Amino acid sequence: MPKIRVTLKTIASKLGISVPTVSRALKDYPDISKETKTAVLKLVDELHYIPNNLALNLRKNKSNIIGVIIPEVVHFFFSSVIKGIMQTAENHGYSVLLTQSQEQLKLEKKHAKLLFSSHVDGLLVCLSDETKSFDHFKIFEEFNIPLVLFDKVLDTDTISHVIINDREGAFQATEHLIHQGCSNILFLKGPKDPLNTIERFNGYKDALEKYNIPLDSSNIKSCPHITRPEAYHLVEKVIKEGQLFDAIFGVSDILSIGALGACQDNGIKVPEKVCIIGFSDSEMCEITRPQLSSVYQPGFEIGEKSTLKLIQEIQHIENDGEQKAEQIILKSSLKIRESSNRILKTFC
Amino acid sequence: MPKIRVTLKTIASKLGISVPTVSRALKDYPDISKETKTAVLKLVDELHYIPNNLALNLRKNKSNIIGVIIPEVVHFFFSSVIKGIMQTAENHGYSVLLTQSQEQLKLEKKHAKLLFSSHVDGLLVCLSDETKSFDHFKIFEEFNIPLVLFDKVLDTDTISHVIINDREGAFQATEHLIHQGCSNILFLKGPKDPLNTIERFNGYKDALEKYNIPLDSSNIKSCPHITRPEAYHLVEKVIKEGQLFDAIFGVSDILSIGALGACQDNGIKVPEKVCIIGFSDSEMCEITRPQLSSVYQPGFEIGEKSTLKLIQEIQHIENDGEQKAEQIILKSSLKIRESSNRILKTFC
DNA sequence: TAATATTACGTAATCGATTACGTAACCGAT
DNA sequence: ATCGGTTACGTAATCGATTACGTAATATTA
Repeated sequence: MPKIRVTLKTIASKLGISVPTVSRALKDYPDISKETKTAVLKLVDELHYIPNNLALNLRKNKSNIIGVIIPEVVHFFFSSVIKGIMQTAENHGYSVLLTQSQEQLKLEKKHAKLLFSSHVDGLLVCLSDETKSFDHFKIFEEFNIPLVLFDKVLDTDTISHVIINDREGAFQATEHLIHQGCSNILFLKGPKDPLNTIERFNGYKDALEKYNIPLDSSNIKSCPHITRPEAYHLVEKVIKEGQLFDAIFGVSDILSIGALGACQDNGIKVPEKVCIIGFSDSEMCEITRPQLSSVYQPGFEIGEKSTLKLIQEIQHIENDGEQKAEQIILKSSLKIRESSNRILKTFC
Repeated sequence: MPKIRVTLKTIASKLGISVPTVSRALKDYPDISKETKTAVLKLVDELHYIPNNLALNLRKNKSNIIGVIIPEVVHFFFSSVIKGIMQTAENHGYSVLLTQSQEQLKLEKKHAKLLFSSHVDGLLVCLSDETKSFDHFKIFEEFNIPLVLFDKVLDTDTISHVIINDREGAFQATEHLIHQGCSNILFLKGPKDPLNTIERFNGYKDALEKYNIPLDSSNIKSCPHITRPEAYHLVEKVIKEGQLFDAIFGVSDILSIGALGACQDNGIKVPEKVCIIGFSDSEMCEITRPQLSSVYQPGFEIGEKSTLKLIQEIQHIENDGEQKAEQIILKSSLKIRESSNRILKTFC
């Protein structure tokens, strides 16, 4: 036999007063007598009254919920982002309704609609690889529900977004490899479309250009699924075919780790013969032997900054303010470890 | 200038009919004329009417939201669980409100209350390490809101829970090490209280007993924070102090990986001199050299099964059925790789 | 003493949707 | 011509909380 939920009505009828009086007593309105207030507070405490958020949200047209659409949860980078989002949201009194697009536009659309109907106060989205337009987010704009994109975005100057400087990060990584004496650098890229893949490639090109190293298109290799075995087999094939290279830059740690394995299993010493660097600086980088150099991608910070921006926009709108889109670019930075460090003499 | 949300009222007044008529037209009630229905449907389509879930939830006293409290998001195992939860919830028309306890009882309590006031239809919880009682979940029981625990639970036969057979898994791992000829097995344990840590230790003991190997308490080492450096330094210290051992079983992959590093950096060959096995079978196991053997912990499946159980209980309650607690035990299994495999001759 | 001010509430509307119930208009049948 | 039945709606209540407004009862002042 489940208990019936305690509402203001419960308390009102127990005290023989009206519901609004109870409400006002709880909110300490000046026109409620002290006796009534203490009586209400006492009952509230005894009966463990907990306000019904659904009713509050309906009334106030505000849910204190932030909707999040992310492509994939099981991923070091994204889980860091989620943590950043949740921590920041919680600190500001917001809850997080989390959904997963699984890199599918169809699901992204579905979740956008669901989150809209759930009256989220704002939306944080990392676009799926399939997404090519913002059409399905138009309703949020129309109804003045703030939307902030992060990490994977499309070109826009009307929607705020938080990204990291992929181009700069990739540039630094490539330059670092060049400083190690490498000039024949394999570039392992991911799916072709996302802006950050493209930017990383641009950074790679920038560095080659700066040092007058011609771009060799046979050095550009594609791993569209971004899996370790994919990179492993690809690099192994390159080795077996006798293609020469002295460094590998993968757009994702997992690719570089696959590449590292292929080198090791084929007798190529890292970093002596080949320097390797990854992207993201995930946990795994410290686990490989040699440890993997990588471009640090501040996942937690992206989550944090996007959420802060979103909350700021929410509050701005509540105060009827006009809002202009802002682009926030976070810095990536190099984490140099053994896999690309020839100066720090290593082991094995 | 934000648009005003389209509600049933908008449509009703545009057509000069009443709100309930619009509602019934949309739900295809038989006592609404075809003309009215088509007119309503046409407007609904034109104005992009989207129902207000808040209002629906309030009316139906059902939110279609599942609350989740998890200790930590950035963790291979937990992110797999979350994925299992989200996928299953979505398939059954539920959304997921995710919160993080950060292993703090205080936050767990806070989130429980918040989720209750948000009228979640059910609650999935992985208890924090600090949690010693279910007191803060009593309200859910009282109001007949289903609660399902997973992974880290306390002893209970009134609350359904989904766990893996830690004892069996640890037994198999230890037995496997013994089969490799090891008899002096370091056991790296985590925080002392959680049931699964205890169970893993029991599995370890069971195996030793079966093979008549005396339990040497100096082989039991504690890594309460479960970090890689912790395990690294601990094992390094053991080596430097000259304590002998021929295998290491860590209750978490990250501990075993730390241990592996310590062995390698101190000239101890794995698996020739020391066999190592971990627990969870996270991504990282395939990345180390030698690759790390581990006890596979079905994260996705735990999420999936807990959610299914929860939804089943929710639906059961909606049909006024009585519900009895169920314990679901998932099987863990051995993933044997190079770090504990002396038969499959490895490298370097 | 009568007019006014203050105190401490209650009434009614509201948020958006649903649903039990009531009813006007029209039908055919007696 | 009146009755009963059907059709196609509208009215009112409801979910739980908030808030503008109204109003008795008492207190204060002219």
